[in-house]
Amino acid sequence: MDEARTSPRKTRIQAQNEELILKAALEVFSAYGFRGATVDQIAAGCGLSKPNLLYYFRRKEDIYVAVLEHTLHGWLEPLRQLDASGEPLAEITRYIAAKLRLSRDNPRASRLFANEILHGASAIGAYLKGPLRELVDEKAAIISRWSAQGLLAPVDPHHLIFAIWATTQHYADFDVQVHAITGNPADLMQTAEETLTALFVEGLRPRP
Amino acid sequence: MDEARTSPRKTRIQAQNEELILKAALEVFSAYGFRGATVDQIAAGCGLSKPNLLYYFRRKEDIYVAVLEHTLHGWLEPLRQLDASGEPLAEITRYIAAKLRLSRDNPRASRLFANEILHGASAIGAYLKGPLRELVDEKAAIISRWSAQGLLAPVDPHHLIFAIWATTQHYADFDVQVHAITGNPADLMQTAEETLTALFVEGLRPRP
DNA sequence: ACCGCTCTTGACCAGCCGATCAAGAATTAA
DNA sequence: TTAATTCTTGATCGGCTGGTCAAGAGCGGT
Repeated sequence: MDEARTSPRKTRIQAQNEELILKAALEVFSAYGFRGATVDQIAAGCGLSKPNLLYYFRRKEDIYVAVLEHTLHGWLEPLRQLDASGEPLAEITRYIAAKLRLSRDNPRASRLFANEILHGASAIGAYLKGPLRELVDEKAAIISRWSAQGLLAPVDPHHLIFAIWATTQHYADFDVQVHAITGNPADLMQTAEETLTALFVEGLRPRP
Repeated sequence: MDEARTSPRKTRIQAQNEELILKAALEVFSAYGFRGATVDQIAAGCGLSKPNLLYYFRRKEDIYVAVLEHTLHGWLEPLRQLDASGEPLAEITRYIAAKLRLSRDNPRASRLFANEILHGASAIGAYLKGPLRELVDEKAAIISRWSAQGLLAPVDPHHLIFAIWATTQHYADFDVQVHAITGNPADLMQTAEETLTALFVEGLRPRP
């Protein structure tokens, strides 16, 4: 058996408990932030004793970093799928829809990142300046090309990406405020998608 | 002397120290959040001893609520100035510019609110569902009227307001990420304003 | 059955933090 | 000056929290 293949090989119990921990940690960290969260809360959230939890992750910060990394990759998938060979307005529409779906289905992940960045991104600062920046620059170049080819109105691609991030994640991060103001309409996210899609599509449609 | 006139009459020292405290508290709370901030930090930030600080605000939470209320009113001023009798696209352009200016000049206030709402808005939940909702509904009605009169493309006014909030406050709340991705261009906020203004104006321009 | 390794836990500790208190210093009004 | 009030602080307390430790329970291979 080539157990040594899969990095430090893991027991069934190990894999299972680490998954439990990361799930509970996401819940707690996203609700209270790093400093506000307690190891006891996470332990209680996954039915482990505190020392047992610290057997798998020796420091609180290790749990935090692990859950950040564990969630980060999937969060950027929609941007990664922005296709240079697709129809620009359709690609952007699809991107907005995908980000809105993420905000709706996984608001905790959004809030976790928001909190981390809000407080200086000390745990993922390097990631922002490295891999994230590269990905964004790559996609920004695609958008610039679209604009240059007249398939899209002229627009600063970075700020466009920021605008899409901000508007879509707003529904996860500021969930409480959105509901306080709108009440609880069943079609909230549906209307959000229609409004944002129309706004960006009309705002970006190339003009003669 | 009618000292009793001005609510609980305040000494010069009182007014002066409370101002110092609120200023330091905004700095600390916006950087670390409520739970992450410590009374010692705030005390050190304004050169008072901890017991002395707690002489003016008996509980940590009292400081927090005070600084929130102290900042909240000014934060909504730009929305309050949205004028029903103005030219719609010009009013919205002005609103975006005003919000961007706030984000640039007072990012700490933005981060303070973002953090508060992100974590459930337990201290200002009532304000969101009351005065804020009323103000937003009032301005949303204006926008709806503009749309109905054909002065603006048809748009859901609440989601439009959310979009403006999200895109403008993004530059304060996610400052670290924005700079990690763009570097530190001197004209960052200038380009942001141009991009957002163009996006919203073209996206909202009425179509025949 | 045996043995080595992984897993689990109760008890405990040191440090931090919010809050209190008693007592003294400064300010104000007469 | 005097006396009342306001302001300031060193010392201290109780509770919480991250993290440790030693000892035992469970598991897997032989």
